[in-house]
Order: sequence, then C-alpha cells, then structure tokens
Amino acid sequence: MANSNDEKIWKTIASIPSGYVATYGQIADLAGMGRAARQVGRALRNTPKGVDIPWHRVINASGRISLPQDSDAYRTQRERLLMEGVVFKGRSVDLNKFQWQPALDELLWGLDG
DNA sequence: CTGATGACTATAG
DNA sequence: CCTATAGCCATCA
Repeated sequence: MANSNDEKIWKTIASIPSGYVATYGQIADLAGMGRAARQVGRALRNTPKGVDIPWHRVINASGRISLPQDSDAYRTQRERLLMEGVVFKGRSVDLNKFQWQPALDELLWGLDG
C-alpha cells in the first residue's frame, strides 16, 4: 500500500520525457511537495514491482547519480540514460542541456519541429 | 508529542 | 574536484 504523496511522485517521474533528466528537488516541487527532495528518493525505494516508472531519469542537483558508484543500480541507471541519448561528462550530466523543462513542452506544442 | 533517518540542496573552505 | 556543515521535511519508532 502506497501513500498519496508517493503516487504523486511516481506520476511526476512518469511524465519525464525520454532523453531528459529531472532533479529530486524538481520532482518534489512538481509533485506539490515543495522542498521535500529527500522524500522523492524515499518514494523510489518504496516503489513496488507493480509500478513501472523511468526512475533512472531522476538525478541530484549536481547532475550526478545519487547512488553508490559501485552498485548495480548505479550502472543500470547510467546505462539506461546513455541509451536514451543523455551524455555523461565524467560522472555528471550537463543539466543545462538535459534537464527536463516542463514549460518547454508547451512551447514545442505549436512548433514545426 | 520527540528524536532519528535519508536515491536531497546550498554554501563555505 | 573534494569534504564539512547546516537546512530542509515526510516518515517511522
């Protein structure tokens, strides 16, 4: 059984487009939880097997994966992002280029390409 | 209610 | 680049 806040977080994460990433704080804000960035990470640990979300598109404000670098989860997250076209500069992603900007989606709706 | 915890964040050195 | 510190807030004992 999941909390209401967890479901909000999952839904927000599910709306991250492929090829982009979002920070924990960003997800918390979009989910209506203000600065509860830590709860985003907690919600991901809380994610049951039945819930299928692109958890790998969530990274920290430094543009780095917030997992132990020697863990399988870290390698899985990095590989999936690479497959989606996200470029790693060392251990970090250029948020300036790859951070998801919801407002940008609206601008693209009416555009040609 | 209090205190501890943590897939976080910002700032300082 | 790194570590250290303080602030943050939902959740749990």
